[in-house]
Formats: sequence, C-alpha cells, structure tokens
Amino acid sequence: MKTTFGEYIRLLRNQNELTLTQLAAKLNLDSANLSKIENGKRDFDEKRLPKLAKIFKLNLTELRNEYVTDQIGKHIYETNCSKQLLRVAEEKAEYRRKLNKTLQTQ
Amino acid sequence: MKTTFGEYIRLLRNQNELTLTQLAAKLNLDSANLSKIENGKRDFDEKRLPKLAKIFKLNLTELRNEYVTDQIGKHIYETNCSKQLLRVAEEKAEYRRKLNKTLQTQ
DNA sequence: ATAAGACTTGTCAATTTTTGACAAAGTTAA
DNA sequence: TTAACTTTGTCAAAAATTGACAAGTCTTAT
Repeated sequence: MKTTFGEYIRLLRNQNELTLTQLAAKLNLDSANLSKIENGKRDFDEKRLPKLAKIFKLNLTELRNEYVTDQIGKHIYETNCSKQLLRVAEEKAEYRRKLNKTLQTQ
Repeated sequence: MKTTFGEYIRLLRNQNELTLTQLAAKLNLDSANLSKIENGKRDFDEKRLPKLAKIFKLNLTELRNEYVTDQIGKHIYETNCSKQLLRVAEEKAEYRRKLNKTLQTQ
C-alpha cells in the first residue's frame, strides 16, 4: 500500500459504495471528521482499527501494519529524516529491544 | 550514537561533571524531571534542543539528528515495527514527499 | 550515627495537543 | 433550482504531556 492511511480508507469506502455519512456512522464518528481523516488533516484514532477491520472484513493485524507504517512514515516525513538517519533510528530501536530484554531477565 | 537520548544527556552531563540540579537549572527545568528524562521515563522537550546544544557546545543540527533518530527509534520500538515494515514506512514517507511536491507546483 | 549531597519516584495541577461535534459553506448531479 | 455529498472552520471536551513539589533512597564524609 503506497498511499496514506486516509486515502486507503477512502478507497475502501468507495469500493464498498458508502458515503462519508454512512461509514462515519458505522465508525461512531462525525462525517466531517472522517472527511478530514481521508484528506490527511486528522489522524485516524487507533482505537477504531478493530471496528474498521470488521466493517470491511479485513485482517486486523494487516490493517494495523498499514496503520503503523503510515504513522512512522508520517513521522519520517515530518522530521525530514533521511534514509541514512533512518538506519540510525532502526539501530536505536534495536538498542531499546536489547535494553528491554536485559531488564526482563533481571 | 547507539544509546537513547536520555542516556546521551547523562553522558554529556557526566563528562562535564555537572549534577542533575546544575544541568536542570541551565535548562530551566526541575532536577526531578531531568532525572526522568535521563532514565527514559519522560521525553526531552524538543524546544530545549538549542539550549542543550549551547550548554555543551554542540552542533544543533547534529543534536537534532540525535533527537529525531531517538524519537523515530522509539516509535519503531513501541509499535513493534519489523525491518520489512520499516521499508514500507519509508516508502510511505517518500510518497508524502511526492504528494507535497505536486501540491507545491499547483 | 547522622548530616549533606545526589539522585529517584509518586503525585497532581497546569499546559498543550488531540478529538468530537456542530454550523456553514462548497461541490456535483438530477 | 434542489438534494445529497463533501469540505472547512470553530470551539469545547477529552486525553496526553509537562512542570513542580514532596518524600523517598543511596552514598559519602564527618
């Protein structure tokens, strides 16, 4: 998926021929806010992922992966993080994993 | 730098033989909160990067890179984002950059 | 033993950010 | 034109982050 999460929702919504109002109702939110989400002016609230998966019969884990990669991609974009720096960030994530492991055993 | 940003601050502080109280004062914050930052229990507020750079005579851009990679690394860690998914995230960042470019020209 | 200094932890109010809701406006098609 | 759909602006409510203070531990010097 090479789009934003908002665009992905819009795609799903159109494929299923739902209006903003209809999908928003299913998601328990305002159609105005769903519009903003689809247009990238607001974030989709992670709490609603299970509901979204259910509505479109998607695998929740895969949907969450779409969500996570969107969020991190946004973070990379907003901080202007180069590929080189991203490798450093990945090493730091690795470091945190190790830190956590040693904490577990203690 | 393969440590957390908090650990990095602690390193700088120790190298310069400052106490938490002394450094906290220079940064205009409470020593208790600086302690939490060094121990990874709170985030360092980005607004203070210029002050931090000045105190330790560091290049602000490089310091900001340390900060950004720490933040993204934390994000990767907390979302359990695999290397494979991270590549997807990077593609999505790239997509956002292109989106932004086309918006600029319009 | 205890006093002093350095550090840590818990709590809570203040600030900041995010979210939900509503109104109003713009867009498109019949 | 109307009617349905979508977008935008605004603002209060909710959530998350931060600052500040108190009380605690730990170490070291006297």
